[in-house]
Amino acid sequence: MEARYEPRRLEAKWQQIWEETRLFDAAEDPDRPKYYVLEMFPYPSGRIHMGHVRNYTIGDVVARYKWMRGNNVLHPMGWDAFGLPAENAAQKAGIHPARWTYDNIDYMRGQLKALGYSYDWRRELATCDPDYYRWEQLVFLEMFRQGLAYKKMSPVNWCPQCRTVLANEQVEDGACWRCDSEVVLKELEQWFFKITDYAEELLGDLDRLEHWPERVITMQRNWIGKSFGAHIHFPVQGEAEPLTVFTTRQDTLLGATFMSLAPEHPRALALARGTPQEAEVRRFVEHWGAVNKSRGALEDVTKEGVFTGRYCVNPVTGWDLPIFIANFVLMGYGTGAVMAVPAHDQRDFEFAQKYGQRITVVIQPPGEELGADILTQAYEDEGVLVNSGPFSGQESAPAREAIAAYLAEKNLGAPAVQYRLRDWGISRQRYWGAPIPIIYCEACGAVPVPEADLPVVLPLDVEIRQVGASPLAELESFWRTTCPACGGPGRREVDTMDTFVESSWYFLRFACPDYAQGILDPARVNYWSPVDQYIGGIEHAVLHLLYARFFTKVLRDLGHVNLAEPFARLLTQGMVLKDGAKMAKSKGNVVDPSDMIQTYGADTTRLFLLFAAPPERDLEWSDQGVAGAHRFLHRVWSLTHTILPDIQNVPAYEGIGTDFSPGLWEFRHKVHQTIKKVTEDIEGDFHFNTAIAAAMELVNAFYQTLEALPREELTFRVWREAIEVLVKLLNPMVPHIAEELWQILGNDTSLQLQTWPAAQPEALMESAFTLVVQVDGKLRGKIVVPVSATDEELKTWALNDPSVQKWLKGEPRRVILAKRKLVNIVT
RNA sequence: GCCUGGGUGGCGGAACGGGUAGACGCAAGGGACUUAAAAUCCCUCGGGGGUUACCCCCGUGCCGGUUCGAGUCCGGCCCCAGGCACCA
Repeated sequence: MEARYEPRRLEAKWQQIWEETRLFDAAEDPDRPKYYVLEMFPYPSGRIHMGHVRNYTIGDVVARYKWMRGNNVLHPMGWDAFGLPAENAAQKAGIHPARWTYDNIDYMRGQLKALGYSYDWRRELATCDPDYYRWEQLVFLEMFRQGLAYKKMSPVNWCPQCRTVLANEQVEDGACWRCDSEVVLKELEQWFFKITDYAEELLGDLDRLEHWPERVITMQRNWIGKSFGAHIHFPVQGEAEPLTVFTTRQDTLLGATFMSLAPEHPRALALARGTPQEAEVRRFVEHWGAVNKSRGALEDVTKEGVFTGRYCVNPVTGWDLPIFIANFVLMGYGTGAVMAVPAHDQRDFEFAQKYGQRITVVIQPPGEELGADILTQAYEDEGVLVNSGPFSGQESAPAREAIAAYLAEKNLGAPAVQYRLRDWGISRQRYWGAPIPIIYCEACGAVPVPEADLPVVLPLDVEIRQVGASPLAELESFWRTTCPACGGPGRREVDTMDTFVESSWYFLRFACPDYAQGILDPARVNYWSPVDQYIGGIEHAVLHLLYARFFTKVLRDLGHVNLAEPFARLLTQGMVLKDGAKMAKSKGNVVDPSDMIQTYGADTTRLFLLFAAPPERDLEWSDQGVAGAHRFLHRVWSLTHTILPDIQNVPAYEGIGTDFSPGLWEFRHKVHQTIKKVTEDIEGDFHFNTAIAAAMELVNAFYQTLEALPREELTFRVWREAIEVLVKLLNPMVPHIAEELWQILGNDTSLQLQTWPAAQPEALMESAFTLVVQVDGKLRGKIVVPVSATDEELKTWALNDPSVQKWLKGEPRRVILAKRKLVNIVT
């Protein structure tokens, strides 16, 4: 009597066994190669969504596979637990952020356990736990000591109505997302991490990340934005101090006809002082200086400017260049001043036309003759220099070198490198985050909290009421303290750290989450790191993955880890879509993983997510596809029970099958081909979809074989071998049913402890193959031939095949044999 | 505008360095079993055509090229998704 496949009962059973036997606890072991697989940890938002399930299932397959391959696997899970939604929930529902967060963690942990993931739960950590962020505070202090953490004035998004700073994500079309009032830029003192110190290494090491997706590398490269060019000093008439610009096109220097400054340029107002333009300049600067330039709203804004009444001098041509303030010049890039070359920069061209400025062509495209009078737009490509004195006739690239050298020699400038990357502002005027461990003192300034006083614990006895603002500033018991340096009155920093700080190093802490003597336990972190395989969404391509790389290098330089790059391999999995759109509550297309587990079980849910698309591609959810996955598991279940009486008391076949009937040999051949295929698909680029397809083919072949093969002991022994192979191959993907079937087959140790099957070379060998015959590249016939045939025999048989002969027109001109697989006859 | 991906049946997707296009699954149609349904099993399943146990023509976004042979390589376009974007 066949037992029913009851996923819920059987999954609960195995989850309990794995937990009770501590099967997935990881420990350092010098005798086995370590393998650290990690999925990006979740924010405890309330419930696991299908995107999480996809992410963690991919990681779990990798972990369980590597395990069976003999690796010492580390596979941890934790919670990125600080963040704004907790505060919002607190205001809305009156629950304390800590309570809300920990309740969510408890619930979501249960959901993850119901999916049967192979985590070492002893290592679970939550970043809002003082035992975690105390070490983060220590990292901050060490960075502060090295000058890598510093404070400076910086513009932030400020809502005057709510009287709080807003994150970029909370500004919608320049207005506060809550009260819809206009957001202004406000200068505030903010803490920064000096990521720009690492710009060069972060850029250079991208070349070493061979197993990262190309697009992530490209995105990071663009984000860092390294440009080669020159600084050029333009003397200002009547002033000692020149204006310095950065340009990548110093080859166009002799075509510079005016100068543009950013509205926020420190000398903008000073230059206009005393000129007739002063009032107009002041109005312009006030207007445009207040507009937030960091966001997209400026795209459609027309180019505007105002003349300052002052001139500077083109250091090579000696021309007087009027100095403008222009709304399109960015203070945050380069020097905030640009030389305007209207003939060769579209922005400058438009500006020059509007304000009647001179246009001089200094670059000629090949085979064309440009003139200032006929230009309808700027020519921005490279070419040959003209009207450029001694540099005329040179190509752009060598001219850039020559002009930079000339400038350096005359002390008029120097070659320069410019990065787009800016320092990382980490101050958040928020409550639910890690406190920044600094005390302000009238006498001593910003003083680090002594290491012995860590952690600076985030107080829980606060009332969350004011919209969005941190309550820490109002909590005197928190901020009132004494200066650690002089003992005088002190005031704690009330800002908290950006939550991206926590996720910048959690993967290292997983190696030693219980370590109480410091940030990282050197022995353990150096054993486990780097993460061999990191898996997560593409949305973190720049921010998290760049910060994590930065932090790893900082921690290396601080002596905590012996590592330059944290993630050896990166897999960015695609989104889970339903009806063509990302699952979202607002769209009403959410499928709840817990419902799927209830209806079909964790194994079916996992199997569908692995089978429906390759991991890096978006996946379209299909209820019918899930049913199909379930049907396959049923087939495997029934197959095992069908053959069970026959194979119960026979050992698995172990020979090389030379004395087999053709049918039996063919079946065993399929078994070993499947081993090869599944192994290669997983090893290659995690092509689980085709690995599962191969397993399905094996099951189909198995069913066909049940009737076809003679019912004798040899058959049963091969069946036994085949079913054991099948169950092992399926284990990483659908571990519960695999374990259950393994037990039903009479084994009493966990399937997870078995070694991965190896394809037997003898069983992979072919005695015959299908020769494809083409005539003039068109398929005309197929012949089954023995592998022992010679090349000449293959050609002869192809030519003599009846279905081929009718296409031949006399003597063929050529006969091509390709890879002993295909013959093409050219007539 | 720039940078990544990607365009293959009704659908999700296969096809290792150029060599049988459509594996595997879903949906659909037909059949078996059943009093009936569900479940299960079997067959068909890119389009068109024919002399229909077989065979032919067309077919991987579009146009051209290389090659005995192109989904795959080269050149030129078109469309979709994502990222960056007044970066001098």
